[in-house]
Amino acid sequence: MDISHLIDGLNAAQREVVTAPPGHLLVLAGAGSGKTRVLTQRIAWLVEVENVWPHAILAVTFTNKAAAEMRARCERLLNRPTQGLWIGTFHGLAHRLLRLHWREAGLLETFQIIDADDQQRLIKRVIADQNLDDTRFVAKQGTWLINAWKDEGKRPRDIDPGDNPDLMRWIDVYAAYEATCQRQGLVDFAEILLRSHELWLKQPALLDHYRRRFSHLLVDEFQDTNTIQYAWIRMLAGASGQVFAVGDDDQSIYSWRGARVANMQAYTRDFPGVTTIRLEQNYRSTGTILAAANAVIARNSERLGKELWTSAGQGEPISVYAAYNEQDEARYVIERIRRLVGEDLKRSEIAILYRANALSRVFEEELIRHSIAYRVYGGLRFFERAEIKDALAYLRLLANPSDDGAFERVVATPPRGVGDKTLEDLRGAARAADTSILTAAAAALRAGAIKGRARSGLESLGALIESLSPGNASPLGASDSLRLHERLEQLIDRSGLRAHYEAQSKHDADSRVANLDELISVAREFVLSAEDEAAGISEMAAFLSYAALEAGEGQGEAWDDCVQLMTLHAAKGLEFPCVFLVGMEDGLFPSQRSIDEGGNAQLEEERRLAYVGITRARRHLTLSYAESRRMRGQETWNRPSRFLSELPRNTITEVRPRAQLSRPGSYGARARVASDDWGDQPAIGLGTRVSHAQFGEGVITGAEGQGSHARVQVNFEDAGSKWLVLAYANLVVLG
DNA sequence: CTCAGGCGATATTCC
DNA sequence: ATCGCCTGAG
Repeated sequence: MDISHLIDGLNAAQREVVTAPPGHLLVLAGAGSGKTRVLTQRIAWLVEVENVWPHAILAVTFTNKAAAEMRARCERLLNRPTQGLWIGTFHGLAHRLLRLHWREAGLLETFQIIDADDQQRLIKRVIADQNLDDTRFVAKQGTWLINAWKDEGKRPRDIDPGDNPDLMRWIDVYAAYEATCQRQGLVDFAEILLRSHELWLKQPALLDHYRRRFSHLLVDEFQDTNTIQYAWIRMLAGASGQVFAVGDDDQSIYSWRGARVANMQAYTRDFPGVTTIRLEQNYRSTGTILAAANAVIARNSERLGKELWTSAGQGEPISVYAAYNEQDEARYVIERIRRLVGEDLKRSEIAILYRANALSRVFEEELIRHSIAYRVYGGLRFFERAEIKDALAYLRLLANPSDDGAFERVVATPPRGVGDKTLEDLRGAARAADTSILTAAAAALRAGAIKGRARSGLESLGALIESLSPGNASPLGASDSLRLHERLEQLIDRSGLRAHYEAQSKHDADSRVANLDELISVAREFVLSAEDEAAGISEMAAFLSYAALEAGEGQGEAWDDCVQLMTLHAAKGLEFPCVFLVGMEDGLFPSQRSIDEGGNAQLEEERRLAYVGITRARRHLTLSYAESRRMRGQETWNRPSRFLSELPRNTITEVRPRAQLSRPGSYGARARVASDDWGDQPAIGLGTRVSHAQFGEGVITGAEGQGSHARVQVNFEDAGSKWLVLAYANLVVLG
């Protein structure tokens, strides 16, 4: 057999990984070291050389994007459809298990996935139902707590509150939330994993079946697994399953959702005879970019140890641009993009990366102004938009009438004369009769307990649902024969949802209506996967699950060649010839939270994020920051990110160089104030009293930079300490 | 009782 | 800029 296509072009370490003999393997793969390639070629090796059935392989990753990529590469490599090969995200695969074995998992057949937003709403409801003080028991905090417990694999009974009364209450909330979800057939993200783990725990026969089937498990991004995911893998592997784990501790950026780098060490301890192989040769970036990345990450203390190297040339230096404000930053970045596109680069080869989604806006505006096609990943995703969730709530209610959250959403939009009071009564009735609100509403109508506008509103809603429910041959038309998108369209039109959004004749109304149309066309294009069909999952249920799990990634695929905008988190695993890392300011990146609290651990995670960002770039890398930025409607002055000062001096070039600083190469160092550099200004120095139009009077406590970039720190009597750009601040020197 | 408009407080990162 | 809460009109 010709196996050359599986190993040609691999370096020694990569080859060792791909061709490793049976057994457990831990691959410490640095950024750009060919991790995905090695993973997919290993799968091909197993199938073609070791004669492992594709059926016996399960490969798991964290993002849908990565899963799709892996599947595509496998198909290309094996040159056939990857039938029976399970590739997906943890959540996607666990969800499939729950659909297949809903009964054994103790779920309703019609169970639905709720997103983080729905979850928080529901927890808020539970807190209210328990008559807890919602200023002390905040839904957001409760959501966080419950998710953290679930990520740790804990049920309410597993948690020891000690003598902490608040914690005891929270555990009650958790238990009540759990009961509510159970009754309504709802499953949140963390529950998907926990439930499928418990499914195996409680059904040894089932576990045995899957252990027999999946003899080979491959786990990507192992450093991001949390406790329950690790337990899931460990359980499925059992004594005989072979585990192939790929990870990079330097790219662990998900500790906030329970990821434990320690799982990498645990793996070598819990599984016998794990072979560890390091991939340290980088094939992606220039020597300069790598040197910068290495220097930054070297400042972290907790590392397994790994240093990337490349045989490629040094390449060009990293650009650092100091913008006056966020508009200036966007203008500069887009101008550079225009020039690059004018030369040889495709738009899709350029990425703008940022720490928080809110930063994308200025760049979008500037891209629009210059008619440059772009695509924003993440942020408010398609299926998370209010109008889309409204429309889907109707569908959810059809799929699962006991989904009270869907009912409440449906009944409120468009307004139909059913308000708080009526709803509160219905909730009480539903609780008393231990039914869904929908059922309680029907009963209340029959009993004549509801009058007036509320009555007619509920009656027409009931009629709509009745006539469009699948399985109900409606007199108004054969509802059963409706296709998914037709059913959805009827719901949107006949419920008045479309009219409701059309009537909101504000500027954004048409985009909302257009989104509803887009949703209908997404439903039209939706195809039930072969696996789902085999599992007996209905088209409607599959579509709703898809909406929850994918949340709208893959939208806008039609535009191939567009500039990519995304957060640093979303960029992990991707690479671009040209990367702009924007918003490099203390308080933004690293985030204010990580600076204020958490000591070093949080700051180190931010630094890993910086490492991830830098290593996304192949050839061109530009970092930028704004001296002032409008945030939450307020002008703020942040200092350049401390990560900038961690870049070796010889790797960067300042696009608009500042005049010499007191400590060369060190951002944020305070320059001596030299009055003659400030032109016409009278002498200002440390300790000078000044007055500012907005902030009032204060004293200069610091200064840095010179010329047009000179900034001073002023401690204002009322407004506190601020950094101001001297050229704009119009400070008046006082006596 | 319902609902819209004004007001104040509030923001990471994602399956 | 957006969300949730409060108020007053219908």
